[in-house]
Amino acid sequence: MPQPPGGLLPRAFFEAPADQVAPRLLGKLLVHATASGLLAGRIVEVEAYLGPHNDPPDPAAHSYRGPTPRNSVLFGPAGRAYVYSIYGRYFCMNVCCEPEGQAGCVLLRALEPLALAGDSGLAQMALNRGLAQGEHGCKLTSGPSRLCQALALSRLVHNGLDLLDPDSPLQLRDDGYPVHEVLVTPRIGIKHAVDWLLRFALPGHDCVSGPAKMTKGLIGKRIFIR
DNA sequence: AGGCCGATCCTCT
DNA sequence: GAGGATCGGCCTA
Repeated sequence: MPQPPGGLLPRAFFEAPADQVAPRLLGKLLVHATASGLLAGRIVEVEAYLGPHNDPPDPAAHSYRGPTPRNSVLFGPAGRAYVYSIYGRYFCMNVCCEPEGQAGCVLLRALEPLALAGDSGLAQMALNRGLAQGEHGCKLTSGPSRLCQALALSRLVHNGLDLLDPDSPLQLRDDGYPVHEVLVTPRIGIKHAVDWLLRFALPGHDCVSGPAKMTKGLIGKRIFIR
């Protein structure tokens, strides 16, 4: 098995409000070590969901009404995966933020697929997505449930996994990819707090999901980080 | 490019 | 019992 590039991120990186962590997560790597090789992508689009301690609390967040069996991982330590099922057919993956007891998180909305294991990783992602071999483009991982499908992530196996543990099969890594400019817009697909600017993306990146007005910078603003 | 629709089932009220 | 942090197909333009 090839060694993934870069290093693990420190826990403190995630022990902060989700709207601070989210833009800093852009450009980082999500790597899933599976029996059939490394499935990986670079994060190009995320959304922040704020915990119920926030003032005002975030009515679109799963944690809005406090802990439940489904969202309990959100109230645990930072740097863990929160994976949930939606619409009976799909999964979405978040990264837990904030110190233990608080429940902010970052939804991963799109990755740029990466060939860490040579083309076999891309071929496996295409297989997982039910796409033809040779479909090695953004259709693999452009969308929160598409990326889970491509990387073979599911609630039963991956919810609660520590993304910062050297022995974890699912890791977040930093290979030094530089990100300075970030597109900030409202979040997609929610019915509450629709005007909160909590979606973050790499400006102009092909793999960013959503309608054109949300990807081209016609809505929202640009910020500079670091 | 944009809008509508159905699939499908888990979670919480 | 209702609704959901989605997706892909199909429609119109």
